[in-house]
Amino acid sequence: MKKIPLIAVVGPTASGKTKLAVDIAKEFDFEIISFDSMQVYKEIGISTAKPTVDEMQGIPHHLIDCLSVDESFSVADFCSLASQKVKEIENKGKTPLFVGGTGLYIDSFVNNVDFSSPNKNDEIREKIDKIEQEKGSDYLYELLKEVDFKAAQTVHKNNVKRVKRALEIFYCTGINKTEQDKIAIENESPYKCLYLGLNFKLRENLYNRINLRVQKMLENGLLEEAKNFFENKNSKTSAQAIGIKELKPYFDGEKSLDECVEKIKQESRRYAKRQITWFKRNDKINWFYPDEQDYDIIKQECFKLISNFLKEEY
RNA sequence: GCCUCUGUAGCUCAGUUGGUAGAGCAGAGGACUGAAAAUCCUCGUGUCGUUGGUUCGAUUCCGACCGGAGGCA
Repeated sequence: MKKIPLIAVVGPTASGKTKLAVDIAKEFDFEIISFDSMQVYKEIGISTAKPTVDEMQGIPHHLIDCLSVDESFSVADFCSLASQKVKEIENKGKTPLFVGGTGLYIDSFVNNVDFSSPNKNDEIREKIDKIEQEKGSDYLYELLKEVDFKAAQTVHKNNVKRVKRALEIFYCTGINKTEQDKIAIENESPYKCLYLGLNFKLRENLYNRINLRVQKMLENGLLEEAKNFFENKNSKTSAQAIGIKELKPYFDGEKSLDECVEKIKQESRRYAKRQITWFKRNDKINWFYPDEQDYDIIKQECFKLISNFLKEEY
């Protein structure tokens, strides 16, 4: 079976993915699909460093601004939307170019992880929460050991969120997480992906960019965006956005603006580190380092890789 | 000028009744399949301000000096 070619530009926050992606899209007439768990939300554009209309340069961008902050979102939602978008773009005879920083999303999609199993259920979640309140999270872990010993070995006892999720899977379907995970990756992926990664040789260089960017966000109206956010309803998903939640103590009069801004910078740096950790283990990524190589050279290298990748298909 | 307090990890500080030291935060590394910008795990050698003295042995006691804070003139 001939596989559908995808290109993905990956990397930590503030590494310059947006610009590279638009340059690539212009060169090859691609359409961009964002894989970013927060840029899907319409109301938060500054904090999520969404590309501006100017930056998009007329290139169609998908899965940005498609939800309201009171709607929840998940990997499963992402994969289903993304596969629709890929089909649409394919039908136009174009190639989809994925850009973003949510590693889980892009990997799940590219590897064709199957989310069709009905193993998410709010009522069961509530029941599990209740057990936690009554008997404690250690008890939940004991339950997991009985139901799925292997998962209990992988998931740390303190990672209650994951312990709960593993239990939820079992209680919803009668199939435990270990089995479910196997089933979910049984179907061979119809996609073939060329990964282009941006990172910095010196962590400090990345961190400087992040700090500067947060400063820019403030100039661009971050405070107002946050204020509006807190005045409206929001979902569990959107409430996690870095750049918003850190400002809550400021609006509540508990901390100074400076303290909160420092917190945003710090959380962004930590986030970048987690992203790097995630992407590092993917050995298919072709890495480029803007603090070591000239941007134009990186761009040309990417163009070359893409041309060769697209030729392979035919 | 005098008096008091203080100087220990990048920061804030514990501590050693004299046997060369440990927390929190910061930071680093890692995990990750329906909240992932989330959640979780692992990691602490530093001239104990400098310099003399007492002592088998001083970061700990004593003195001097240097830096910081406060008080009195």
